[in-house]
Amino acid sequence: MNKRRITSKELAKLAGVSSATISRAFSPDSRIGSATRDRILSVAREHGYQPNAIARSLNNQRSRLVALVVNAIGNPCEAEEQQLLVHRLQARQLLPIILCCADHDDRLQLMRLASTYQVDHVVVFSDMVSMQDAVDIFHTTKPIIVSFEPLENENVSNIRIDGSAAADEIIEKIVNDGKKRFAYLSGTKSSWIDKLRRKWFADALAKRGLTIEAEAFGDYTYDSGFKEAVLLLHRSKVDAIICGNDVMAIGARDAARRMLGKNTPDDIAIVGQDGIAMAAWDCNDLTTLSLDHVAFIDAVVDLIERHDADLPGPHSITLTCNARWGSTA
Amino acid sequence: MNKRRITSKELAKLAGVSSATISRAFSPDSRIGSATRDRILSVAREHGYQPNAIARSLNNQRSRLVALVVNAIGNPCEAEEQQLLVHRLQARQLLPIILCCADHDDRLQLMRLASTYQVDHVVVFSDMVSMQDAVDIFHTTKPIIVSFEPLENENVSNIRIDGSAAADEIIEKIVNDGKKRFAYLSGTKSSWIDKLRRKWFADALAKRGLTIEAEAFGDYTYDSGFKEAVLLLHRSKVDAIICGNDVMAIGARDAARRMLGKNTPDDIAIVGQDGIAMAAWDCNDLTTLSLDHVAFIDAVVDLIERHDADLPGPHSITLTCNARWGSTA
DNA sequence: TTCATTTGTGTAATCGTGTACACAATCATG
DNA sequence: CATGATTGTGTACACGATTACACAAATGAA
Repeated sequence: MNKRRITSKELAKLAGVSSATISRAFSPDSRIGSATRDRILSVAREHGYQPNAIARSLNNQRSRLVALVVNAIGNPCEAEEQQLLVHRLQARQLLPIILCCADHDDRLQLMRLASTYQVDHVVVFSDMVSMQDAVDIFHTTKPIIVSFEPLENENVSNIRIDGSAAADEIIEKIVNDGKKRFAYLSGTKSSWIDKLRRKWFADALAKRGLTIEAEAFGDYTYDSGFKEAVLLLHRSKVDAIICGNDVMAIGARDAARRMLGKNTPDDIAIVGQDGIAMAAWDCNDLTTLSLDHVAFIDAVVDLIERHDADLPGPHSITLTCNARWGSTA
Repeated sequence: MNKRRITSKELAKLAGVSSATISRAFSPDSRIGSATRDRILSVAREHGYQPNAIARSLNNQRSRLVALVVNAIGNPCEAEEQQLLVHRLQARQLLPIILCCADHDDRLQLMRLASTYQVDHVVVFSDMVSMQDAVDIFHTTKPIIVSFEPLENENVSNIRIDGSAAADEIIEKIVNDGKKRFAYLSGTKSSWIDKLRRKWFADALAKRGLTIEAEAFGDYTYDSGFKEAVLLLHRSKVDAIICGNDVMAIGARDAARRMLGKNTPDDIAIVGQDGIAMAAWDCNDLTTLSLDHVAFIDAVVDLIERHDADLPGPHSITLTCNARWGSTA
């Protein structure tokens, strides 16, 4: 118990070979007698030997670590993607290091710390870090950076999201239902992705001679959705609220119902964004502009694999969103 | 762009010193002239130099990596703890590696992979890995293992949870409300923690001459809560369901309301466990046996810090749960 | 002035692998 | 049998940092 880990040199002595041969026993494609390999593997199992990944990484210049830059872990709007990606990485023997930057005072310092671990790849989910910062910090370690935010740079692969058609569909339906006065409840004040999403809906409204009449800013949480919706509905007579994500939409729906006695979809239409599993629960049944999470993560993994194999190829993939219909709009 | 990272030896040449001095400039408590240090740090900044953490770990025998063994990332019943812990670790310059074992075919192999990275600590949230397996795999790297599951071992610290008093309180209230026939909806068939939780409620019922009349097994998800509740309510006339976690409780509540027209708390009482934020949302308002997440993570961090500083001390901490009242029971 | 102590720096070994190179043994081919 | 290719193994160095040790210079005390 608690004994130090055995090294390849020690195991070499035990097996009567050199440490180089130990290393070869653990490398699938190396010149080694199969009898020797079997013997070494057996002795290794007996003594609980496993090659030290830290030493290997130093030698290899390849750590098999992947930095995942996320806003928060618990936040459902990212959680499903995170889960899928981690699963896929693990299947490829890649280990994810989570950088949770929403609550960290100095996100840049956190990213610098991770970059000293020579991560092979970086995936930026968060819209709270500027892509230029990410590139500046990680470019010396030459990882690929997969991000939402478009940035022309040889080290960055982009995944672009297009929800304009789905937004148009949703607005079409709501307007047909007789709603005329729209509010937009943003998730953040500064995020570019929030602005992009807002534009999809603003364009769809403009096409029909309508505008966003009222606006509010939350922080992607239920509580902020609830609170901002109350304020919004008190200061303006809107009959539809487009929310920055599903969780805020649920908050807004509860606020409308509880604080103002307005029910969806008759009194007010409420739309979410993301298409998280919870949105489809019977108690929520949200109409939402949804992204196919599997397709999204497929794209991320595709970019990572291409980079791993040093293949050239398109560094940008565009995904389109779909409308997912519930009873709130 | 994309250039290789500069090494300490190269920086040494640029600054006209030896690589040992470079190292000293980055170690807070080492003998080095302040003028030299300032010059080195300035040249380092200029060339984007940062010490290579992989090489440092190899030399130090200390990786500053922490393995977090979890069931799933998105699952709300753990997500809040995960988020808190990651936050606290990052503040201590420790980087978390997530091992997501719910969907991994071979959890043990995944843990073995992580153990080759010489993690300093291991925190096991998941009840899907046996503690003995974790000890066997990680003991060679001598990390501390923090886990729910009690296991007497010098390498394992335990956090024990006691919800018996809170369960008693909850049962008391439900029985006073006139309910008599209880069902228990488990999260898993095999998890020891599920059995422990079940026992709290079974004991509270026994004290009042009651038993668990019906039983079902889900998988901690909303859908399983919904489905199993439907089956349960069709095959037996229970008027209270205790669920293995909050998410399943929400599913069960929706099932009762939608499929059988039964409302809480009049027709049926429904109780969750965990006390996740979502349970308190207006649309859920769940009665739940809740754990103080902050206290829990405080305890984990306490154990980790004690181990980091090589301090002896109690290796076991017990936390008690509270009843959190909503309108479902 | 003289000697002991402190301060700042360089040299070289170390951490645990992977791998280029060398070399002996084996095998195939004519 | 001679020769060239292949196979299996050991030696030695590299990966990029940290650090024990040595030593010169600076400092202090008498």
